[in-house]
Amino acid sequence: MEEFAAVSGISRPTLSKYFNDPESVRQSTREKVERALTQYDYRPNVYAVNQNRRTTRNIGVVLPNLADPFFSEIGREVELACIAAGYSPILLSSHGNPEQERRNLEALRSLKPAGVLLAPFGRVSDRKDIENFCKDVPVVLFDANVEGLCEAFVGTDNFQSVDLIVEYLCRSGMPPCFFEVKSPLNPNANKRRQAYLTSMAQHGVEAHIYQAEGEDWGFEEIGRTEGGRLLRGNLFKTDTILCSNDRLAIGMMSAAYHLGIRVGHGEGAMMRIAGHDDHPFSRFTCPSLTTIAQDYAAIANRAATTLFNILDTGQRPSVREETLFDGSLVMRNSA
Amino acid sequence: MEEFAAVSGISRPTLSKYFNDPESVRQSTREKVERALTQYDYRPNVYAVNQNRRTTRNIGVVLPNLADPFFSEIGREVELACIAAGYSPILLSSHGNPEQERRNLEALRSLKPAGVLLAPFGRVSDRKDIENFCKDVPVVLFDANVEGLCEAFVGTDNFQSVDLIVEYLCRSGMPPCFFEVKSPLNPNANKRRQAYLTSMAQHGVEAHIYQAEGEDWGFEEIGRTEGGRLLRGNLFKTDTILCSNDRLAIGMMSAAYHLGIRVGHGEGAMMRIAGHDDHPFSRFTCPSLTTIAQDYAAIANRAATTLFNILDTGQRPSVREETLFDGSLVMRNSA
DNA sequence: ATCTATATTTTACGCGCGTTAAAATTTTAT
DNA sequence: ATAAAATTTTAACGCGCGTAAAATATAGAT
Repeated sequence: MEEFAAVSGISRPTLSKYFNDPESVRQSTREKVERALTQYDYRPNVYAVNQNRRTTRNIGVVLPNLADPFFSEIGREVELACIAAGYSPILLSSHGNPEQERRNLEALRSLKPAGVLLAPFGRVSDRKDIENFCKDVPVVLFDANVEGLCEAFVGTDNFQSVDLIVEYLCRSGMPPCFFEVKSPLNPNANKRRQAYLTSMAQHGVEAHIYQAEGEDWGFEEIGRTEGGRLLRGNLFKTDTILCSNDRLAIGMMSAAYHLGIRVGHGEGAMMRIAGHDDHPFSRFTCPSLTTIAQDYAAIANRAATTLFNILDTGQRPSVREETLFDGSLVMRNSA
Repeated sequence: MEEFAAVSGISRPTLSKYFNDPESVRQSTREKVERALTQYDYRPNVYAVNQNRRTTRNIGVVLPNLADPFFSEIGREVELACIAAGYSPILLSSHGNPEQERRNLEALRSLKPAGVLLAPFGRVSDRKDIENFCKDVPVVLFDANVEGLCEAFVGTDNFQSVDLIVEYLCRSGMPPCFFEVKSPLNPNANKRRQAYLTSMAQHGVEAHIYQAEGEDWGFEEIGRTEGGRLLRGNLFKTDTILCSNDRLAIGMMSAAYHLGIRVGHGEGAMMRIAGHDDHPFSRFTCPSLTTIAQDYAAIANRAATTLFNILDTGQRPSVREETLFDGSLVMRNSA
């Protein structure tokens, strides 16, 4: 930097100012720097910069599982939002493993990020780790809530979204059964079950919940084997199944196909299946899957801007803010 | 570190040695450090460390698109391999955008990674960027090759894999047509087309290639619309279609379903569809997709260990090594 | 031309750690 | 017990940059 200062005819501290914020120096100076920059291709040493800065411009983005397209999509949105705001996103996937989430937060600690966007597993047992982490770094949660923790939460209003699809299903045919995994990690799954019960009660129809054994994150497989078992045994009380998420629905539809059960709402259809999340693959199932679309972009952007606001003002909000976006009904052919 | 040295009763330079390599200090010393570590929870400042080290322990992992499950899977394998070898992976997705790939390499430059694992788009236009980057940092390519560039390449032997499935299809029914996108970014697509032609010639049957217009990365949509158009018009010369990748096949099978065309090799089946890659969803299509499985784990691990070897020996290999793994046939119900 | 507010330069210190060389200490082998 | 080898300590420098304070230069307004 010393050398570059010499050849560019600018003093080192001013250069330092320029690299921190090009707008903070006089235009004529900025032009001089940028002219020199095209010739000498100097770039500040990230490590030296971050060592001396009070705070880095890094933002940690922690996702539970990149293999799930939902998270890779929302991760992408979040990354782009960070870049647009001049931050450097650091993407960490926990690979479906809560222990890895803990390790990721630990790793982030060393990187001294300005803030973190966290889509947590939401397991009760991880609460303490997250709580501790939040003390040191401003964190905005998204997708999955951990009650009362961190600065804010942004997600989908499961009560609204589930009610929307339950209402549609009741209006257009038999009231839906509810299919889910037995002890889900994800708090959204619990919310959706509750929402289903509430909504069914409001419509004055009987609720039927079916819970499958199985390991988390293997949703399609669970949907196919366990869902298939229920279909084969003709164990569902109605001909309409609302799955807790699309991946379960995808598995169940695969099972239905191989059992020769025709799914849909048209001629000759024997049953209806609906999902939740508008998984990228949902439009390509056979038949295409009726589901609830979460507003990926809105959630990602709101989470990001919420964090940026905290970072800009430099003070954590006095009240913990929860923002819930509405889901929208995506009517396709399966229900 | 000074303070921690005081309380742990170890001198600072020795501590420094310990954190660089715990094995490099006497066992009694190591135990003393680790005992103190449980009490005082000190951790070295990453930025200060990386500023002074000759080389960081970071490894850049650049993927073309995390939204594609193939890459998120292989990225996961690579990440775990890095961690196991004591490196810190830095995952960067180019979001399907070659320009972003360039930016990612640029960003990596500042992070001074010890090495980079790159799954490139493989566009000719990006060749120069990659070539320049390779001069500064050891790079191992995987998945997609860029002829003659970087230290090594690890991927799947498309000629072997395509021949395998062509042979199976010819043996078990009509010889396959080949369906792909018109001007694919990915060099594997070109290899597969060539492999198809070679293999068909060897079997003494006529080759038929169908190329769809459409934007890259929207494979399912292309498969459905363009593949559907061809199906509707009954334009394929045989009843068997080999798709250049599973995502095209998934789209085409969706189209076939909605057209009432029964796919498979059993009773009443009207046509066969096969894919390539063993996409995670392939087993859940209707019917389940016959395809070629690439050995994700082997490719990821070989690419990683190849890079580690270069880093350990400190010298780049004299000859550029290309490692191709065999694909394996996954027989399901679609063909 | 003069003044004032703003921007830049000069000078100097410190961040947290890697690294080195020489001296002191401990361990191992004889 | 003693010499040799291995390890640790002491002391000191440097990495590349942020930042603060004081001195100086510049720009716009009067």
